[in-house]
Amino acid sequence: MTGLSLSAVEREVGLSRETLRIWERRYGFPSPARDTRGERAYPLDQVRKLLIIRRLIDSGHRPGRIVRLPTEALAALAATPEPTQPRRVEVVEILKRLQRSDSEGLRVTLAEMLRGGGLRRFVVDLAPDLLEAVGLAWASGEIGVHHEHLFSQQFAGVVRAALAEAAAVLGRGGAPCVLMTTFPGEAHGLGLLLAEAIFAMEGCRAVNLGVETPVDQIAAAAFAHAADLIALSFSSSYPRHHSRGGLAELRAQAPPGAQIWVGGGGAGSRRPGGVVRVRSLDEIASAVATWRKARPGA
Amino acid sequence: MTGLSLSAVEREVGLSRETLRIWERRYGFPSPARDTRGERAYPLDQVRKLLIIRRLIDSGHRPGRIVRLPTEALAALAATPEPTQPRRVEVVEILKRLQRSDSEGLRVTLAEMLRGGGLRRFVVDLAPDLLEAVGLAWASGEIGVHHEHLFSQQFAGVVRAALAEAAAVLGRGGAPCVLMTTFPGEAHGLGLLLAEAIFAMEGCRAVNLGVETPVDQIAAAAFAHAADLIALSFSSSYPRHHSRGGLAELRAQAPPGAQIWVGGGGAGSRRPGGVVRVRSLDEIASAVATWRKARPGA
DNA sequence: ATGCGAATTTGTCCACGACAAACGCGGGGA
DNA sequence: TCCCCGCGTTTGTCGTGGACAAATTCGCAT
Repeated sequence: MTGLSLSAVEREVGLSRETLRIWERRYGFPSPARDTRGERAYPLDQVRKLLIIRRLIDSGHRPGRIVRLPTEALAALAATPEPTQPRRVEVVEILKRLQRSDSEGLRVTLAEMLRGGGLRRFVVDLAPDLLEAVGLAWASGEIGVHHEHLFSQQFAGVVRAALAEAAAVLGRGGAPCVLMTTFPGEAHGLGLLLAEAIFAMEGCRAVNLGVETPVDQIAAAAFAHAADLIALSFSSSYPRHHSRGGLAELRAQAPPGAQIWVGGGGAGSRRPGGVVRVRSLDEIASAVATWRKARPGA
Repeated sequence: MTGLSLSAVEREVGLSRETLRIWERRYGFPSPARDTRGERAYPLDQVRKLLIIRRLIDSGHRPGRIVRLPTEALAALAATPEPTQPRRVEVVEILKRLQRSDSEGLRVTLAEMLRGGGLRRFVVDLAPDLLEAVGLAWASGEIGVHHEHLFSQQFAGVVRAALAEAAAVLGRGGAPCVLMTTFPGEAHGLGLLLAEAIFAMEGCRAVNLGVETPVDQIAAAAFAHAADLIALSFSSSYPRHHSRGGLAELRAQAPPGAQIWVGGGGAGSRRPGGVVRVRSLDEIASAVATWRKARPGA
């Protein structure tokens, strides 16, 4: 038990082995011991420090500024940078159940909240606040990654159930036909699901491909489904440049008649021509109305 | 469309970048083109060949013997064990709709098939065949990635709906409490969903965290949920050694009283002590019965 | 056939250099 | 004063090649 191997740390911390090696070269940390074979053996305290660093980077800090810092300074950085902005009662309720890992209660509570105000209000009003609060709670160490996973699962389950119910009433949906997905590397699908709900309630035919579809495949799918719209979701953690190039590529390959809509926290202001930005979930409804007015066919 | 990058191939095929490089050095295949920057750009046909090779290795062949072979010889090898086994009618039907990108028809057909034989039969009998057929169809170029995404979405939707319905009847579930997830890097969640359905029908309390939970978080979640079982799913494309180390680590960190069960095509025969392998989905039922007999509490 | 040691296969690890994209900072213009 | 553009810095990924331990297969003697 002298320490963890390079691959073990890669798995535990989620930093690639190449990154771990180059940090060692550049910043002098981590500084693993070596076993008889000359291979790295990371002591547990260094692994813990790496975990803190990883979390800080995910919430916006930069490696060069924090990797050299002592553990205490990192812990101080990780502690609540928010001046305790008051949270709405629903958010408090959900976070409480989440911290208790009350899986069933979480689901039931979310379902009740949805029923209370209806699907649309839940999606455009409560859901964004909830998602942000959970993200913040994670960044500040208030909850763990597994709590976030649990939330995502239960949240998605509740929305999907409501969506299925709504779809049974609304029928198959008509124009526009909306193809929905995310780019490779963007694994967050909740935003997509929320948008799907709105599109469905607006009477559109939404085809959700799930996350991480390669660009050429999105284009191919747009042809195959004769899509009028391609809707992409970008979380704020998605690297900007990826979206830039990918969108240009997609615009070139996709059917010329199909519009490309982007939304989510990572949908930057700079984007190639022919790509429409939808700022919020409730803007989707008016955007669809605009689209329909401009194209009165069918 | 010059070709895929090294990391893209790593992700698509499931062979590590180091393996890809050393094969190139040793066997002369793959032999990717180079872009202006000198970086590898794998043509699509080489990627397909790599996929066939990986499939063959998974079924017992050794790299040194097959990597140099031409594609036809590989196809012959791949076909040999199953001399053009006829596909069952359900599979043909689904593939047909998939190729037409008939999203709605796909969903309806799947739902009908599920209703016809019931959830259990659908999960243990038809689902594995469907998943394999779709994987093969993609590997052989018969369908595109976006078809596979569409299938995953509709398939998951149908199973989730049936699961929700069953859960309403079965109630909350009792012992054992099963925590379900996959390791980081394993993004396939369909197997997990199928297993969840079985656990639920067996009267267990299944808590599905979704995919890619870090090992320490799985352990933490097991404590938080007081889980009796930790169920992990590995697709056949998941690198073996990752599961080895991760499982040992998890065994050390998880509650000692909690059993660890692994399943899926990537759940190799070699695994650390204290980890149980569940070979197929319908073996889950008897495994649960065995667990209950051994632990008569509650 | 069977058991054991030698030889081969195979994937991971090491080191270091290079470079493009992204980021942050500072200066000039509206 | 604010915004935008250009430049230096930061940062992760990719390149090369050599080495070695663990696993597997082979060869040989019993």
